[in-house]
Amino acid sequence: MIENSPLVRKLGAFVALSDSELSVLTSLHKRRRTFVAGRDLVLQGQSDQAAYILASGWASSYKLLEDGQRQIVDFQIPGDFLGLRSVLLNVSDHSIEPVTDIEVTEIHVDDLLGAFSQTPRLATAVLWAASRDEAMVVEHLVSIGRRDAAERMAHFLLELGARLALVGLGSKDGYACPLTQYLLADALGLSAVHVNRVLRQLREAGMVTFRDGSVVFDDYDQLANFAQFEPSYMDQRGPLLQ
Amino acid sequence: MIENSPLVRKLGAFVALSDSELSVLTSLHKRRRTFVAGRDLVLQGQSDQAAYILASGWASSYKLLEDGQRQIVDFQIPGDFLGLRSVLLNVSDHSIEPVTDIEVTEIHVDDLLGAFSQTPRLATAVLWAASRDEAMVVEHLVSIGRRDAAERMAHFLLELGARLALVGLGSKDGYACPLTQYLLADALGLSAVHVNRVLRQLREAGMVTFRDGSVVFDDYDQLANFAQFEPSYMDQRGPLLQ
DNA sequence: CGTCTGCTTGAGTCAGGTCAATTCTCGTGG
DNA sequence: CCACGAGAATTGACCTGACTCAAGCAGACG
Repeated sequence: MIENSPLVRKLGAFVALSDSELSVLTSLHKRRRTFVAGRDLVLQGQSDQAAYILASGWASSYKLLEDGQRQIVDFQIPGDFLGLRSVLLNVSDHSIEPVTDIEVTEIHVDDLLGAFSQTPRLATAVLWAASRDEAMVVEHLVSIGRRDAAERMAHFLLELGARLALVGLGSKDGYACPLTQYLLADALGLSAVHVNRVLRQLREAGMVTFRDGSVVFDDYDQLANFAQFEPSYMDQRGPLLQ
Repeated sequence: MIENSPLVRKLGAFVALSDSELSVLTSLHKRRRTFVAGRDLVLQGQSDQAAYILASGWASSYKLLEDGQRQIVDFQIPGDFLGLRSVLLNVSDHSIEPVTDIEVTEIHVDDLLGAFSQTPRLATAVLWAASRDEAMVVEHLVSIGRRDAAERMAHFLLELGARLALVGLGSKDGYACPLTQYLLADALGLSAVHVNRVLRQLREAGMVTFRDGSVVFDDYDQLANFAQFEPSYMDQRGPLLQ
């Protein structure tokens, strides 16, 4: 069923898509591809890349500094775009590495831009999706700039949970999480050692347990309160554009 | 001259605009408004806002935490959008405060989305502009996550200089800068006291002087090298879409 | 079985924060 | 013209959250 593709579900939350728009959207889904964990899809500085939509698995977008430090900007979960910004800017400002083995569908820029002129509402929907991604990056920025390590970790685990819940991969009880403590460190701007200490602290406080590839919310409300988690920036409440 | 409006110049860098597209774009420019420094235009959580294009002056976008801490996400300079994300998401995830007295032109969402259906290439251009803004936020995130205070400050002053140079308000010699050390602190995730110390350090190293409302690059190359400043993510090299 | 990747914990250090005091405008009212 | 107060910049003394270095452990895999 085409209507169940992650992209359709995502864009449909903003724009009520007509049959003809759906079929244009469907025609975008080109080749299905798979990539193995750890081998980069896109490298910082490359141009003329394709964009992808993540069908299964997790990926990470990151930037490397010259001195070898790494900052992970965001993780992508099923339904998310990979490399959309890279194609629009023509040159990628970041690298993308699969965290697990992943399946994606490839989209060519020309097709995407062509689709915009046939069905302008699609352009609006994509612009909305991009804004939503940007809001997530902004919240991440605030976390790193102004929250201490424990709050930052708590907020991050909650946000990831909320995103996964939207695509049916998590709940307020917890979720399966393939990230290592090293990946958490690079995402949160901490050292791996400190990530470990903070996780222990949150676990001993009875709020979350991160262990063996799964996140368990031991006390969701207390955790949300501790992290000042305000998920309004990721709300989806029905198509805004009829 | 309409062709000289900051928005037209900005979008024209990505999409070669036809006369009819230009006239649609022009029709978007509604009421001209002014706001005084320090009084917020948009507050976190508000909905049904208008978007604006900044014509003169500087503004800041920030988020407040419940405990009163503030993180400035970005500063806007002439030609930049204000609150575009807020209208697309329908509810603002951040507040906007003018740093100086500012002049803006108001744009109504309905008009903007309507314009997309008449001239889809405009939608592509706006999507491109949004991607460029996002790339800036991402670079800011990397700075806060992985650079120490001095590198962060150096990188920030260089990026601002490059942005100002694009709209004719700065050069490699320096630029007029209305920011206070408190604003810098909230933008860089530092304390105001430490901002002061870092500025002194950079000044005494002969790289930049931040003083009396102006930034002077005493040794641009040394500073760029010190900050690992790689401005490729903000390059503009001619219309990509003919 | 040895090696590798990921997790855990302790000890010591330091970048950047907090608190506090001082100076320097500059606008405002007497 | 001068006293005053508010905002901004500056500097010192001290403290602490997070880092680095180092060591040890456990499961996975060839």
